Amino acid sequence: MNQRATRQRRAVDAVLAEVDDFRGAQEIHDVLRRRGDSVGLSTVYRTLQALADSGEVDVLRGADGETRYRRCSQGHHHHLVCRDCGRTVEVEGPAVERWMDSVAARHGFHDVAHTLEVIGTCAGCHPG
Amino acid sequence: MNQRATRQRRAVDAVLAEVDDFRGAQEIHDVLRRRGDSVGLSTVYRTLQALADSGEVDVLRGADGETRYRRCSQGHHHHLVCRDCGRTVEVEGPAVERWMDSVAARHGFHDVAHTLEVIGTCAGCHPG
DNA sequence: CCTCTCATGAGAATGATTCTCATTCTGATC
DNA sequence: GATCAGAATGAGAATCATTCTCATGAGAGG
Ligand SMILES: [Zn+2]
Ligand SMILES: [Zn+2]
Ligand SMILES: [Zn+2]
Ligand SMILES: [Zn+2]
Repeated sequence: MNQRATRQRRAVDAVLAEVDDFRGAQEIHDVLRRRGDSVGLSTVYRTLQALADSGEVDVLRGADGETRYRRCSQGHHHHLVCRDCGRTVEVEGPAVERWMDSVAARHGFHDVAHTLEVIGTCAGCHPG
Repeated sequence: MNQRATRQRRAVDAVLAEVDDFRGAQEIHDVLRRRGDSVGLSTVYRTLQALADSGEVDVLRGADGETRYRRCSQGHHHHLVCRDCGRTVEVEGPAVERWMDSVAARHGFHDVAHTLEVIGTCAGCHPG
């Protein structure tokens, strides 16, 4: 999807490759600046969007309204996210996918898409 | 949950009672003004939030980032929404609920919540 | 009526994201 | 290596939903 390889895109890509949970644009922008590999905020946003459009990263919008991105494995899946530390687990549920499709079809809906996210407190963040 | 019954709260409530799909705060504010039963935008937001907190209305955040509200039936359910006309169907899926809980438990997550929405084009909006 | 609060609303403030546009850079070509 | 068209960048302004501020208004009980 991207046409030109620039330092900026490589830099954003690098940050995504290093972490294992969802990160926001501003957060990535900060990391880069702190690292001395500064990239304009607009560019961070643009790059992230391009990556999302091309399916290279997954997008998640948190309760705080901030959009976060994560380089995931290929293939359709959903996420189990810790509300405290952000730890993310990819999960698949073929039966659930089938259910969503069938319930949509049953009601005459076409071109169906869906969002499904599970949020909780992970074992590491759960006292006791 | 609300403490005082005011004209404004009644007005917002009335709009929600009249429609059958998700509506945004600004939209409700406009309807009220047009109707001559004007309510301050801040108050619309506040009322909607209170209704959401008390569980009287369901909340849905669209792809455009706007939060929409709908007076739904009691009990836990999810929604099948038309991306064109907004027509909304409530759906239940006990098996899906169980799956989400079990996958969370399997990964050691506690206090789990989830979001699940299905979006598509309804029969009425689908040509052919 | 009185008063004690909670509620209201106009407008300012917030905060994430997008847009503008002059400048810089990439990649292909010569 | 030198050129060039078009893509990419980024500083700052603009957007837009939502929240906040705080002076004023209005429930509810006495
Ligand atoms: Zn993913
Ligand atoms: Zn955790
Ligand atoms: Zn799915
Ligand atoms: Zn429709």
